Amino acid sequence: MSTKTMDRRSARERLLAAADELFYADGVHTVGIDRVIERAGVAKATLYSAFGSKDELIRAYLQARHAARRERITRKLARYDTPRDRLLGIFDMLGESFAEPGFRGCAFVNASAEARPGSPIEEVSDESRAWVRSLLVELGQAAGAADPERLGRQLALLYDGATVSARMDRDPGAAEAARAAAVTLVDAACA
Amino acid sequence: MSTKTMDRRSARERLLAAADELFYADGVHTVGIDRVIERAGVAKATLYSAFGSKDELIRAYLQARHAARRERITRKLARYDTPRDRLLGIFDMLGESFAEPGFRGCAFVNASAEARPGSPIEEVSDESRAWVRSLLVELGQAAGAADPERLGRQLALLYDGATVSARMDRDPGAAEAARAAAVTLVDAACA
DNA sequence: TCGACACTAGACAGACCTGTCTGTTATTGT
DNA sequence: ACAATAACAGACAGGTCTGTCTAGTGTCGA
Repeated sequence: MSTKTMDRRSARERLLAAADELFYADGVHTVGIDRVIERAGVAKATLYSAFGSKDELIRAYLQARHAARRERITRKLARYDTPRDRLLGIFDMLGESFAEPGFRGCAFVNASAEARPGSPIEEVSDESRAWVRSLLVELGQAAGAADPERLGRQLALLYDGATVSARMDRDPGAAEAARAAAVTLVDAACA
Repeated sequence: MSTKTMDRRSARERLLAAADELFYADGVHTVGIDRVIERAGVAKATLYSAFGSKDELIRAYLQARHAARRERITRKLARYDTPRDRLLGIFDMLGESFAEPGFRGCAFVNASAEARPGSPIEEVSDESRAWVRSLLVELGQAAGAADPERLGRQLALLYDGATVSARMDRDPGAAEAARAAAVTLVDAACA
């Protein structure tokens, strides 16, 4: 791969990293272009040549978040033996991320709060949420639930609810509460 | 009561009504002062004499939302006979509000998405969330749960999760899923 | 009738936003 | 060596935001 491409990627990556930190910490709406390029150490023209607009930078930021979560989850789940452990492991991972220093809730929920319908934010959010939901349904099926769709959906509610509570109540313990509820729901669904 | 006071209240109320519609529909950050005063049919100076700042208008908007929800719930719950029905009735109410035309999720979650720590938004959110949570705990206790704190907390997760899902997935059916999960959790807690 | 008061319309300041454009520097492939 | 490319710094345009201020209008009680 040619050097120009390498340079471009490097600038792109620095921009994406800066956007990730700032957008997640302070919100996509509050954070302006100037702060992003300053943190990335990049000229404004570079940002616009790489992403075209702030909206597309936001899209790229959310897509990267989605990809990172997907990879983190799939890698972690491979370590568990039973489907049931995999299901509950998701809530353990939730607890770990709640305890991280810069935790500020779900990037998609936050970005969607003031997004107009049809925006890139909505598109990526839909994609990401559909992935989580179908993962939970598949795991519910593998765990032997009588109605995997129903169980997966209920667990998705706990997943979202725990994330909201951890952020709004500043209480990482929401993960354990969600995990405990998940145990009850899984046991009831697999009875 | 004197006429000046009446006029003042009238202007205040029109402002609050306008703020409620616009802030909830489009977000407290996106909606500017000019749109609010235009919708209220009020001069800008009137807004600033009544509320002092946009932040305080936002606080008043959220406080009104909290008061309205509290009243709506308490009034509705009085109709049920058993604590268990009251607990589940909350999720029925959730379903009703999800189905309303202008539903856009939880006003507190949306407003908090890009709010800085220590803002009025956070204060009112904390207050409102604490009320819902303690209500669920009390109902859990009345329903005979072995560990009401635990049950109430789990139900709060479902409450939040359903609201997030109804908004993000544009799916009012999240309420029924949450209600079904609540039945399982309540039964398990009262066994 | 008069003074107090709340309201109105709208200009204005000062800051910030996105996005474009100019001109310069450094690096790269040929 | 040279042309092309990419990135740089930063000015600029055009818009929006909050909040203040001026000046005029109407209403009410004394």
